[in-house]
Amino acid sequence: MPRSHSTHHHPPHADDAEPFTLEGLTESLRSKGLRMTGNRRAILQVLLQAEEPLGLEQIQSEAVRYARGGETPDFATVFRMMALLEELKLARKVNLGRASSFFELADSRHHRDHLVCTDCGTVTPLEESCPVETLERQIARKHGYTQVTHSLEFFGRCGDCSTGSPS
Amino acid sequence: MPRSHSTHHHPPHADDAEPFTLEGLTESLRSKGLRMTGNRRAILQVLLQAEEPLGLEQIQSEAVRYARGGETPDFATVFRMMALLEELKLARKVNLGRASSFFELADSRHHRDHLVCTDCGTVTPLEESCPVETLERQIARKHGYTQVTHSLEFFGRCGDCSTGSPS
DNA sequence: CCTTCAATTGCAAACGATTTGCTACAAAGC
DNA sequence: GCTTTGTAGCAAATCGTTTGCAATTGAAGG
Ligand SMILES: [Mn+2]
Ligand SMILES: [Mn+2]
Ligand SMILES: [Zn+2]
Ligand SMILES: [Zn+2]
Repeated sequence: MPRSHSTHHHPPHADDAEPFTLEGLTESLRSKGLRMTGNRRAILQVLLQAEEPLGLEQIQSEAVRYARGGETPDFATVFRMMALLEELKLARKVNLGRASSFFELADSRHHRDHLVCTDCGTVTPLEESCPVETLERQIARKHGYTQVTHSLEFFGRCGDCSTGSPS
Repeated sequence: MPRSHSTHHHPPHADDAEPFTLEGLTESLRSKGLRMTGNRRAILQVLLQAEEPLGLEQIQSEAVRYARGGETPDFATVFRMMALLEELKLARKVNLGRASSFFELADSRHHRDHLVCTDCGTVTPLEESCPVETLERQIARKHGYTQVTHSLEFFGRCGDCSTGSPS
């Protein structure tokens, strides 16, 4: 069994109450036999900092800040890392109505519902507390599902995009 | 001016109270200078029948039932039709966490929130009345947006997929 | 009916985003 | 340090989506 440096002995699970940290996430990966690398640490730090969902390219380019030597991880590396985090339920793909995918960490610190302008693409994370969180449990029980999460996005035209073209 | 066979004289708008009908949708297109064709009629009938969001291929293959001669419309035709309906706010793209897109008509008869099994892909339209419909107006006002719609999906593992593999 | 003209269609090619195979590299345990 | 095995980079393959273009067809008018 792996010895643990951490003070607490409960590895962060997808729906843990406490916020994700670099240490906790590292331990989550380690416990699965996965390795912590410079690339992964950089990517996780980008995600931990993020105030809104990020695309793969954004993650890649912002990772430079956290990588020694200022080298960007390969795009495929970012892709595989996000696929991995998604698989482990540590990150979620967010639907912003765009062609490419956007991601956010799967904890309550990072989960937001969003308002997206269908015209200019502006993404506004909603401050209001998530209105359907309590529904998750009800739906899970009623339909016999486990590990229920959700995706809630609002789409519309922002003020700037409305002025001018009446549509 | 076009003479009308319909008994009522108000063309259905995206958020009309009454359900979409083949006649109403036809009139919506006509009023924009667009034409009603066999392909389009078949596609609309497929959508009107649908009990859950459909992919382009499903729409294409089911359209056979409604087309004279049993010919399927070209995939590009289905694609363009759905892009058109989306543009006119008569249909919506639904996020089912899949690679390809799914669509539903944009009226209350067809709008559902969904529960999707991330494992086997089963889609369950939720019967509960939509919990965020009233929020749309509040959000629209608060952020100065117009034409606000939403997309709400729950993801999890269904009972069948849970038995056997512990996670 | 017949004509006219723009809207629509099918087909195939182009695109962009995602995904994968493979080899060299490097983290972690011994 | 040495070994094991997960990871990274690169390039090619894949997949869903989107578009150009010539032929077809809806529908308005004669
Ligand atoms: Mn939410
Ligand atoms: Mn809804
Ligand atoms: Zn806008
Ligand atoms: Zn399932």
